[in-house]
Order: sequence, then structure tokens, then C-alpha cells
Amino acid sequence: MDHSASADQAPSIIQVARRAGVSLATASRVMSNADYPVSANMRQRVQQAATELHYIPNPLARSLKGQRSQMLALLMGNSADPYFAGIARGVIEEAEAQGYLVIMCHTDRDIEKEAHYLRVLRDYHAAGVLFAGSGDNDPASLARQTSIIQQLQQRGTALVTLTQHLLPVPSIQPDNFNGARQMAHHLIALGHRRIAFVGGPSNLIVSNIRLQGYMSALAEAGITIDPAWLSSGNFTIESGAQAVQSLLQLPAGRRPTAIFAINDEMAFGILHTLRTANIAVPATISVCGFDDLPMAPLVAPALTTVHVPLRTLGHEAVKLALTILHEKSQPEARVLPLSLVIRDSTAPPAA
Amino acid sequence: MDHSASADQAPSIIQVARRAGVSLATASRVMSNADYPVSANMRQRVQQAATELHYIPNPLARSLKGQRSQMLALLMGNSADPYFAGIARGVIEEAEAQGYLVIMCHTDRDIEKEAHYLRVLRDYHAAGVLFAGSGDNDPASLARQTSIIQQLQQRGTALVTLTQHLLPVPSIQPDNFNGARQMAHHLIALGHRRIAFVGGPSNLIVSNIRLQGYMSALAEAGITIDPAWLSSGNFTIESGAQAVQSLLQLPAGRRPTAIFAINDEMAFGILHTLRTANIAVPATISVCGFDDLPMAPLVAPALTTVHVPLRTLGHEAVKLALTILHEKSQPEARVLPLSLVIRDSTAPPAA
DNA sequence: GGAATGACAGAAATCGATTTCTCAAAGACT
DNA sequence: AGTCTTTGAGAAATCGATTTCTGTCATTCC
Repeated sequence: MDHSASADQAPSIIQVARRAGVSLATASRVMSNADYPVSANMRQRVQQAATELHYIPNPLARSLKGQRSQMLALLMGNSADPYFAGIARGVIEEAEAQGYLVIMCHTDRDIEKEAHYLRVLRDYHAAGVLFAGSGDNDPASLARQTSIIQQLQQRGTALVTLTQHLLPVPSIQPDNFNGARQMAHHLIALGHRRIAFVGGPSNLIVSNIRLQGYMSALAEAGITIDPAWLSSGNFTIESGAQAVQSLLQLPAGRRPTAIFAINDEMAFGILHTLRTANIAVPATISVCGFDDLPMAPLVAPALTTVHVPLRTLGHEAVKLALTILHEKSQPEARVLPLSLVIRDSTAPPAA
Repeated sequence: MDHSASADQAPSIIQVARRAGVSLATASRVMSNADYPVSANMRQRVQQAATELHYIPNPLARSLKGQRSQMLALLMGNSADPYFAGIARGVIEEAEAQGYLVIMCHTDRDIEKEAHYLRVLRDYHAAGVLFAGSGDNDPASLARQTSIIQQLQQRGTALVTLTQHLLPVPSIQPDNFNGARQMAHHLIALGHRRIAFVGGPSNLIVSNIRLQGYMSALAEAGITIDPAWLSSGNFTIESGAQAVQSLLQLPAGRRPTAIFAINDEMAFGILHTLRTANIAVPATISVCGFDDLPMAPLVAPALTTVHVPLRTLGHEAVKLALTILHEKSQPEARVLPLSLVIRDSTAPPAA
């Protein structure tokens, strides 16, 4: 059959060049679609040889020499969190469609870890980095990142954030402000006046934006906010459950008739606690969330929430990154509109 | 200050060698911990130079020359699925601890996609590939994979499966058989005799194993299975909701008093449908799941299920892969024991 | 004391591409 | 006809490491 050596080894561009009877340089220029004139004749011969050998350019060699790999990194708090998982799905889908591999990195909202990953990704010549979590508003921790971020940008790495962020990079993000505002409007329209808010960590920008949306709606309705209504968790189910406890301690006159949780997971925790405490939802207290996770319609009662198109967000983030990469332009921030999803967990307050 | 060129460029091993006043080869041998004698004196000088320059070996160059990268790939159905998300979390955590990057790949249970990814990963010199989803029992589709799988193994890539699999590679997996058996026992012990089973796609091995666990328990109890009790979904919430519909059509005497879903997501769908249909759980029908997802305790009623240590599974899978990589041995299959988590969705059948 | 052995430094080849540099041949122009 | 510019091919350098191959010097052994 075939006595030649390297029977099963993946062919390199050298074999392609040899088979086509051209130089290495010519073969490379054809295969990499370089901006260099190659006669139609040669081009054709190289292409033929390549397909005959089932040649696939070695991505590592390419990334090493060229200064860019075909890998995108997704930095996020924790991939088990359904919010991030939804985004990840979109990112991976779109990346695959465009021929990119996705590297997943957990930051656990830890600035050191994030910096560490960024250095590693720089060394891997990552084509782009998508920041899904974080969004810290502390200037000090921002400064820690600046140096490495700049290095990445100089290298031509496409940086994109999926949340409001102080980083000077293009972003694509859900319209958190208006989402929260609409939800608060909904509660007010139902007749609620005492509306509690369970936010996120105060150092995260997204927490503040959603808080502002809530406050803006209440201000517009002429409602004065009782500070006792404001609490904050860390986006987990447990922290939602905890936050509601203190609300229940409030004397009847100050006790909220509705609770607006900044994300669905905390809302799930809240619903669970209320059910355990035998407090009827929405009869006694209305509850609503934010994100519209797949489980939102399935809890009891089905959760009223703000739909965030996570998968689309992932798709768009990848597209944005690749646009930056190819056009070398820095497009401006894009904001995805959100819409209310009214289900069974909100109703007019008890008379 | 510093007029030398390349002020901000990451230093290469050449700079390290120069600064230490040694040859390239020596510097490399020190940095890569090669199995080659280097005098203590030289070694020390190189190390000093490296730390002074903040030298980090370029991973791409390393992967290109050595035949192994520091990347692990996780192949799974879909990262938005909480089951996979849980595993992914464990994998990423452990990989990070060991200095590896994780590439996430969606197969969507499509054999072609899987094969495609495997080829790409081969070209990236991935150190290991973890198969989380799939586990197809169709010999034909298995054959499609064989060639590329063998190529990977020859290269020394560490292959690990996280489910029962026909692939001839080491695996670490939950004890699906006994988990299902225990759950069926639990239902029987409660007094149930008509126990429906909502399985997964019949071409997935895991579906069959869990089914066998269920059947074994029923057989042991001398219960004859009515074929009408057996249905199958595709692990999604919707498919669970659908499966239960046909069960409800059954005449009273054949209608099951308990439904055992092969995973929590389908159980969630079932609970939701029953609630919508105003059928009391567990008073009229008991429902249980498998996996113990984070949401299991939060649905109403809290779901009785089998706890699967997903995060641990991820950790162990990475450890296993790295063991294979370093010791070049092929350890045998490891099975993680599972345990029942009895909550509120199961109770004795109505008299 | 001379040969064989072993420890260890360095030059050069290699991994698989891309890209600069060099240069021959063909066409355009005065 | 002679020079200038294009067009396009190939040799060689480069990316940043690892690893083989050479060869020196100090020991050890007979």
C-alpha cells in the first residue's frame, strides 16, 4: 500500500508543499489566505494537495507565530450558576459556529483570580476575553487589573463585558435599569406601596443599576422608601432566604406587601422561606425576581420576573468580540431591551 | 530609565538565559524541570533570572514542541443543563488548581459534532478529554468515533468518561444502578405497587442502567411491571411534563401511585403538570427524581431524589485524567456511591 | 599513568506554521 | 533598446520553547 513514513501522522504544510511541488511559502500563503499574490495555477495545485492530504493547519503553530489564537475566554463567577450557564451556552454555540474554542474561567468574584487568568490568557494569545461576572465598582481593584488589561488590548485581544463595567472596553448588556424600573412600576400599578428590595453585593455595579431602576420608579410614584426595606444578598438561594427573615420581623405597619429580588435565585429562596413560614404568595406578600431562569415558571407560585435573553446575550457577545477583532474598531455599548414576564407570584396587596 | 527595547513584552527564555549568562538549553532544562543534570550553581542563577524577569514560559510554544498542552476539554450535551453545569464547575475548579485550562464543548448529543470537536482537540494537543454527556450505545455511532479516539490515545491524550460508556477508556461515574434501585425500594417500602418510570432516550446507556435498577427492585418485590408505566423523555422539563400526560389517561386501576423520573428536571416538569392539573403530590401521586439539583429542595413539594455529587464527580474526573497522563497507566472504572434524599414529594399511597 | 566513565554546558535541530527578504521574469514607459 | 515597475516564487528568518547531538572536564579504575 503506502510505504512512506508517517502513515497516520497529521500532515504538515511541508507535505502539502511537497505534494503540490511548490515552496513552503507559497503553500502557506494559499492556506492562510494571505494578502499576497499567488497565481491561480499555483493556488489551485496547493488547494488540491491540501484536500487530498486532509490537511488541517496546526492551530498551535499558527497561534504561536501569528499573535492570535482561535480561542475565546469566558470569565465568570461560577458556571454552576444558571445565569452564567445560560450565557455560557450562547457563547459556546456562537463560538463554535465561528470556529472558535471557548475557555471557561471561574473568578469566584475574586479579583486576584481574575488577574491570574488574564495573564494566562495573554500567554495563550487568546483572541478575545468576555467578562461575564465581576463588574466591580471599586477603583482600587480596578487599578489592579489595568496593567494586564492594557497589555491585552495592545496585543489586539478583543475585550467585551457583559455587564455594566468600569473597564474601558465595549460592552453588551441587558437593560438592567429599565428592567428593574418596569418591574417596580408593575408592583406599584398593582397597588403596592411598601415594596422591599433584595439587592446584590453593593460593590457590584449591576446591583446598583437595578437598585436605581427600582428607586426611580418609586420616586416617580411619590413613594418614600423605608430603609428597612432595603437589604442585600449575594445572588444565591440561601442569601435570598436570609434576607426575607429580617423583613418578616418588621412591625405590621412597615412590613412590605411585595418583595422585589434582584435575581431569580434569591426569589426562589424567598418563596421557599415564605412557604415554610406559611405566608401566602401572592395573597399576603407578592414576590418577583429578575432574569427569568428556566425554573421561574416551575416554582410555586410561578414567578413573575424580568426576562433576560441570556443565550442571545452570549451570541451577541461573541459577535461583538469578533467584530472588534476583525475591524479593529471599538464599537459602543449595546443594550438589550428586557421585558416583564408576569406570572402568579404577584397580585394586588391584601386590603 | 530603561532604554532597552521590548520594555513591556513578555520575556522569553532567551532573555532569561542571557541574564543568567547561560545557554538556552540550560535555561530551558531548569525551567521545564527536565530530567537532565544541571549543576546547583547554574540552576540557581537561572531561577533567579527567571523570577527577576517575571518569566512565564509561553504555553503555546511548549505545547507545540512538547506534544501536550495544558488544556483539558469537557465534552457535554449542553452547558445550560444544570446537571452538566454542576459537573463543569467541579472540573473547572480542579483543573484550575492543577494549572490547566478547560475548553467547553457542546455536542448536543450529536455524534458528528462530537467527532468534529475531537479532531480539533487533537490538533490543539489537548492533554485530556472528559466525556460528560453522550454514552451512546449504538455500535454504529461508536465506530465513527473509534478512529479519532485511537489517534488521541496514541498521542497520549488522557481520555475519561463520566458516564457508562462503550468507549474503551477509564471512567468515573455515579452508581446509577444502585441509586435507581434504592429509590425504587424506597417507593416500594412506602407501600407503592404501581410505580411509573420516566426514562431517557433509549440509546443512552445511562437511561438503561437506571431502568435496570428500577426493574431489579420491582422484580425483587415480586411486582409485575405494566408496560404502560414505562415512558421516556429526553431529560428536559418539557419532556417530563409530556410523559406524565399519558400516565394520567390510564384507567384508575392501572394508574400509577408513584412516578419515578430518571432525572430531576423531568421530575420538575411532572410536578408542575400535576399541580396545574390539581393532583395532590404526594397525597394522590408520589413523585421522585434523580440528581438532586440545587433546585430540588425548593420546588413544591420539595423533591425526593437521589443525590449525585456532581461537583465531586468533576473533581475526580480531572484527577483521574491527570493520573493517566502522568503515570501512563489506565486505572479501572471508579464508581461513586449515591444516597437517597427523602423530602416531601413521596409518601405512602392513598388508601 | 592512560583509558573508560559520567556529569554537565552549549550548539544546533525541531515542532509547524507565517512573513520578510531576495530576486527573476514580464510588462510599461521614454 | 534600455530602464522602471509589477508580479510572483522561493530561501531564510521568526515565533518560543524542547531535545538531540557534541564535546569538555573531572573522576574512577586497572
